[in-house]
Amino acid sequence: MTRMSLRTKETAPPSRRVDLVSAARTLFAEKGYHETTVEDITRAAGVAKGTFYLYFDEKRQIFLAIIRDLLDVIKAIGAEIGHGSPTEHPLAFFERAEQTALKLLELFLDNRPLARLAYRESMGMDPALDEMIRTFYREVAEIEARNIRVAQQLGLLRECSPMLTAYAHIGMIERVVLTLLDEPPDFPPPAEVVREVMRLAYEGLRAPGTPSPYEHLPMPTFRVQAEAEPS
Amino acid sequence: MTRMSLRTKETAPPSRRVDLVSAARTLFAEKGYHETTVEDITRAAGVAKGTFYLYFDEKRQIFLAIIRDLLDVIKAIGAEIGHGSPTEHPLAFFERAEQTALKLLELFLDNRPLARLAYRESMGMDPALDEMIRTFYREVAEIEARNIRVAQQLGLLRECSPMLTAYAHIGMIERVVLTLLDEPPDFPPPAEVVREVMRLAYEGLRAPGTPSPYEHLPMPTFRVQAEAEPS
Amino acid sequence: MTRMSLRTKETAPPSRRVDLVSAARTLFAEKGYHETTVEDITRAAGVAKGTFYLYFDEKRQIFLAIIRDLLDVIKAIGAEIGHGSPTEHPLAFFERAEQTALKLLELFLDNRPLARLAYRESMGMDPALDEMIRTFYREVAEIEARNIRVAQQLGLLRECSPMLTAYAHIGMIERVVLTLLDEPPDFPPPAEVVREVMRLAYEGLRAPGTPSPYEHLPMPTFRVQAEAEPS
Amino acid sequence: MTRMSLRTKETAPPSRRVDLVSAARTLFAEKGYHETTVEDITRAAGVAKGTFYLYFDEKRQIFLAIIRDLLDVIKAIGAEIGHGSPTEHPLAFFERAEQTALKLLELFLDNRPLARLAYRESMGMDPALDEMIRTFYREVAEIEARNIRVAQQLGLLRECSPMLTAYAHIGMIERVVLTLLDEPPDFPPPAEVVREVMRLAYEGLRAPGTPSPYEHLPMPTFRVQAEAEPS
DNA sequence: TATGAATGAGCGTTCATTCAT
DNA sequence: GATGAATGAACGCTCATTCAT
Repeated sequence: MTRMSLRTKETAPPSRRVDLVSAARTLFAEKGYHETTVEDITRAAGVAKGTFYLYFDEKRQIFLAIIRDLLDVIKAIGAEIGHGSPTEHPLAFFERAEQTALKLLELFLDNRPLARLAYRESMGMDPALDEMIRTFYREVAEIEARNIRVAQQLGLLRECSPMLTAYAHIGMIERVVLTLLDEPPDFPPPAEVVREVMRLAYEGLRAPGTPSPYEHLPMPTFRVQAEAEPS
Repeated sequence: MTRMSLRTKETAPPSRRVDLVSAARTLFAEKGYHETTVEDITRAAGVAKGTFYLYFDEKRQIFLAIIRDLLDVIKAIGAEIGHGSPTEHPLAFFERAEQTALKLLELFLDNRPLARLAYRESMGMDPALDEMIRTFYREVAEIEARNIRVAQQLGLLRECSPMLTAYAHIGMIERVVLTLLDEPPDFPPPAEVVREVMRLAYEGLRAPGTPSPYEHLPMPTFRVQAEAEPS
Repeated sequence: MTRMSLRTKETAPPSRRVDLVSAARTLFAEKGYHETTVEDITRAAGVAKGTFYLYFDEKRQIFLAIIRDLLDVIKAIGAEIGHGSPTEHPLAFFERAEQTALKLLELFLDNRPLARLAYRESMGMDPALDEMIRTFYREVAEIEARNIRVAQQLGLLRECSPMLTAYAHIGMIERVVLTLLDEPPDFPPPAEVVREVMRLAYEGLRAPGTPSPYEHLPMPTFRVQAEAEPS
Repeated sequence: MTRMSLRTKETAPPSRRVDLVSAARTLFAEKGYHETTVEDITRAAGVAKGTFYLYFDEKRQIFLAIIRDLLDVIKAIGAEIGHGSPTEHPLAFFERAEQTALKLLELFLDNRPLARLAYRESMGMDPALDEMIRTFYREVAEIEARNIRVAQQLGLLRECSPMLTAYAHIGMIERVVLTLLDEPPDFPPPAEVVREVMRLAYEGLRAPGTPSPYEHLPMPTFRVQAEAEPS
């Protein structure tokens, strides 16, 4: 119970609900939300059609539950990045970030259809879900922004807009992962991809010894969003 | 008359088909693909239901046309990045990249609902469309990869996997744009956002004078994808 | 309860499916297949539109069911012709054939609209149905061909091609019945019509004592179709 | 013009109308009436959609024209049977009937799809067409009934109900032809089939020297239908 | 005559949801 | 709780027919 208490509200294992969610996850991933009927789900779960409505008010709701579960898992992995102690070696931060990214990538690669599903259909279906997704991105971005601020304080990173940078970092990973997902990936093995992306994120592309084209340009220390707490 | 009919063919013909596409674009953007009925579209376009099927075989087809148009515009803008002459000042490259990114961002901001639509529903609807999107990303990535190679040859950029990097760059912009799209953007004005992202992409985050955490790690000069032309 | 539910299964179940078939039979007979909508049927059956698709996959299917039922009844009646014992008086055969034909005629006259329906629309609607009809004719013809062979062995009938003759006999009855069906029948009462047709079939028209115009012509004792059992 | 004046009313060769009818005949025969659209027809005829309605008021009408043409041809062939001179040798009658039947069979075999079409869809489509078909049968039956009466007066045939017998004869041929039409016909060649059927019709099946089962039964000299002219 | 774009009534079918048992 | 028969609104699509040019 401890381990899988990510459910929703029920604490006892309501076998039926779990069966339905599993069945739905598979079917949605295979055929998409609109192509999957409630009957498909109940049939796959081995229950009667009406049973579905004992556990969910609407078809949407089960989709929402599935996406919520997925986001929870991702968030949990993402959170690990911040688990460092303040006394650790500075470079340990990069190490941990890399480990996390790798774990995430593997999660997606292991659940391609589900990952695709989340991308394909989770937006625009339901205002509540939309908000959930936006919140998710914000939360992940906040985690990353916090990391960045810590690294800045350690003198590891230059000044920048942490939230903007965080979103950009998320996007980098996101697109690379998505590409890996459905393209016969001629890409290098995950571990190397991750390292390359990390390097890109934190190191940039500029050749060492080359003058920065940005150095002399005005880069205002803007304040972004709700991160306006007295830093 | 010949000339007239020629002009007619060019100015007047928009007529029905164009009306339908416009109406559909608006409706899809507002309510989404599944929530918009063919009748909604024809009503908004001021034509009879059957007229729709004079111009499109299926409902899907009009959606596809809309997305294709959008992608074409984006691709056109993206292509400008490569229009530089070989003799230009090295920094002109960064300048142009920035201009392009800014134009793109503005396109999206000016067409928020449409941009959202493309993101929300264009994947998973139709194999042909899926392929179109994938192709789109690949093409954009190839343009960027080419840019990167050029800059590498100019000694402006360090070595890396151009395609992987290109996808990462796309993702950065994508996610930032998407965030700008539907969040009450506390972000700085577009021009500054763009500059920040560009700097991030090409410059990285590492503080100057700080040792690179990647310097000493194995970064194999991998060959990615079909870009294996004899460099 | 067991016995009750058993009876229920036998008496009550007609319910929806039977209602639909009855309603459809009436409507198809009245207005034809294409002029009858699924909604017409469900309305007449007193159920909701969707209920139709609980019992039939397509509109066609209910038509097929109706025709199949009719053919079954006809086949059952037709089969009775062969129920004679080998020891019966030779003329009993003709007697029985006549009884059967009469029964058939009455079946059709009692169900004129349905009979017309079967004739009007059952061919060309569906390959499966087409095949069903062809098979039906073949089966009936085979029954009659068997009868003929038996009568030949008894010395009652001359030599001929049993299958060809069987089809001809079917046609005679068919056309006469069809004529009776929708013509203000100035024909004699069924019983006499049947006798006349039977006489025609087995006796021909030639005046007694008249030379046969065929006697001297080459009438090859052909073998028709698969009836090639060792005669 | 003389030869093909079977058209309808137009005397000049309205190329378009003929084109449409030809195209429709082919298409109806191939795909059936309901499966053929007006556009199919106009496309095949090489004219615009609207042109159809210059020559026909409705889709039905062209179908009707096609069937009418076919029935005319059949009737023309059928009429030949009566063309004998009163002084001819009695057996010449049978000879001619046989020739006619053969011609008819060949007409059908040469136009299988059209023949099938007429059978499949011509009934129940339109009251006018229904009546046309009924009239057709009646007319053909009347021709045959007249033949029978002549032969009776010549002493060639026994007494019977000419109209009833005529319908029965039509049915014999009809069913045999229809069977030949779509069954991989293991039947003998047309000429032999025709002879066998003719013999069946006029000679019956009873073995010579066998007592007639009908002889002693009451066979009232009934009066059928409109043939009640003072014989 | 001839065209073909436009029409719009109409139909078969689907499926989320309900509810009596 | 569990069932599954029943519902009915809704939708995509077809096609005979019209009519301005």
